Amino acid sequence: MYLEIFETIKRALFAATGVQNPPLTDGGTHADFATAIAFERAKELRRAPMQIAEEIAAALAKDPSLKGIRIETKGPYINFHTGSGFLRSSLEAALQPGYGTLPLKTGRVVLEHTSANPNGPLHVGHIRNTVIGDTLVRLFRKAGHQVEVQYYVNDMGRQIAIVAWGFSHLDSSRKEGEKGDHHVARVYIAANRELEKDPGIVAGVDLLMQQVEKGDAATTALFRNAVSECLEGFRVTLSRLYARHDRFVWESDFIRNGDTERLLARIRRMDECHEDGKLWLDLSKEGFEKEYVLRRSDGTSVYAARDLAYHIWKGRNFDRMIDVLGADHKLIGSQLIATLRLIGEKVPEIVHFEFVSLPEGSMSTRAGKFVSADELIDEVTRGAYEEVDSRRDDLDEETKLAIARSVAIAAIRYDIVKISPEKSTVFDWKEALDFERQSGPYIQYAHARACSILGKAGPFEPAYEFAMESEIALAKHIAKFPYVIQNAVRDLKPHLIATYARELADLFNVFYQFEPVLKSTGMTRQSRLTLVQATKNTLAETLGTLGIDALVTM
RNA sequence: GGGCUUGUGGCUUAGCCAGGAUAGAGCGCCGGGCUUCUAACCCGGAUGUCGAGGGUUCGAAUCCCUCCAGGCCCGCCA
Repeated sequence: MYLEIFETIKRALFAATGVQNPPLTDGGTHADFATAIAFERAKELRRAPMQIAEEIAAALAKDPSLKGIRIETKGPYINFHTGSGFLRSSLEAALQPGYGTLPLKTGRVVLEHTSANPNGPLHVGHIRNTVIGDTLVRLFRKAGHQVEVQYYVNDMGRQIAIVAWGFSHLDSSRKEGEKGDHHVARVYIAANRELEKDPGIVAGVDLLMQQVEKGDAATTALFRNAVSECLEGFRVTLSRLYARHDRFVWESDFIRNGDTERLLARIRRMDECHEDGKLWLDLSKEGFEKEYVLRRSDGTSVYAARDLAYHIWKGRNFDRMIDVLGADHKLIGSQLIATLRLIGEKVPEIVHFEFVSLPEGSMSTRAGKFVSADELIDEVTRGAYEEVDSRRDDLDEETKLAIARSVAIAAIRYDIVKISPEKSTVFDWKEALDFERQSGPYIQYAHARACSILGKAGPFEPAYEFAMESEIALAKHIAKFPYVIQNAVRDLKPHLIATYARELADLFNVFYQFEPVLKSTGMTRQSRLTLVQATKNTLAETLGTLGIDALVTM
């Protein structure tokens, strides 16, 4: 209903003023919707905005499509107030399962996220990528898009060659109970120490890279085994975070299937292409001063070439490509896009996020300086368990542990997604272990409270009579949910849904505090139960898009 | 040195792209609220030169310019 009314008012404003895409905002405390369009018209008409607002309002009042909407002017502003019918139909929609799901879209979307190098476990920086990416996936699906989620496995870079070297030259046995990704990190860190001591080892690493590019069977198997072991660990961590990939795409496949070679052949025909041992593109006309190298003088391809081949493949199989990448990929991301444009291929939409660092400085897998996602999940789960244990002695161990696990993931995912991606952050244990307001558990708690009321209420007939301020504010916010989904997907901004969820929980808690539900009677009781049911449903749908369990009790 | 990006109360942060009605929150601080639907909660209070300075505009946290500070990038690494 919110979406429909919003569009209806916009159309009416266009009809009344001739302004394309007229400004229309949420009315905040003043109204349901508001516009400052009179200011804009004042310039052109050279008359007082207040007077113009009056005239526009008068024209709108005659518009039959705005029937039931009260229009008032407040100085130069025009305010719109929706009637009780609006809240009723919004809540009716909110009672339905799957509330907020938008109509099915045509076209297929491929979304790539995480894609960390398989040389050690995912750490607190990588999972910013995971959480942003996975939340986007959920939002896109909620908005009616068909999405395939991909993980691009970097299985032939220098870092993997170093891992492979370590596996074949150092003591690399796996410890009892050690996760594959942690094992690989241990070998990688040890190999790097050797490299520092003896730079001569670089030649051995280079040789491995050349052999793998040529398709040497033994070297390929060596790489593949190490990468597989690491991925096995990634899958466990990703699934603990409720992030699922539909497909793991191996970078080396684009060498093996000839795509990279075919791409380089196309590149060679371009005016911007230069070959002087190495093969590179001159993108200076596109604003890039550095040489964009695609093949080394020893004949091996570089990451950029394989990434181009990967994107060409994605572009031919999907209608939209979305990549979630760290801020360190900004330059190469725009070089990739510029090159794809030059050769007439589809380009990706890239969502960049800034870095997560530790209080003592930036993270480094090579130096072993990182907080792993596994460690974070374990620690936060422990904290959550203490919290559950201290307040629920009526529950058995298994249930308490299950709640703690859900609460921990909620805390972690929400902490990450609530921050705008363009902000660099410093990881903080104290914040990670905070389960109070503006946290995932806070939103889960509101949901559990709603469930508790509904469980005690028994069956009831829906009703829609709201008189109290907290009831109306809550109902209006519920009505906005589809609008928020639409905007979050349009702007590729998952944190919008995080903010929405928190506001919804805030409003519900205020309502909960002031308006008794079970103790009220008659129509008031029915209406409040309806509101609780709609809130519960909307919270559950919202939590679903955030990848957080909607707990029934906690 | 060049490019990208961030700078909002003690701390964390929303709002900025699409300029408008008193700049929203949380933590921390001070003061209240559990024989009442789960207090992982709620209410009240103090705290802001929206990094600094110019400009555009009837109007700037929001747009433009300069400067300062932090982050990231500038490899025949990925």
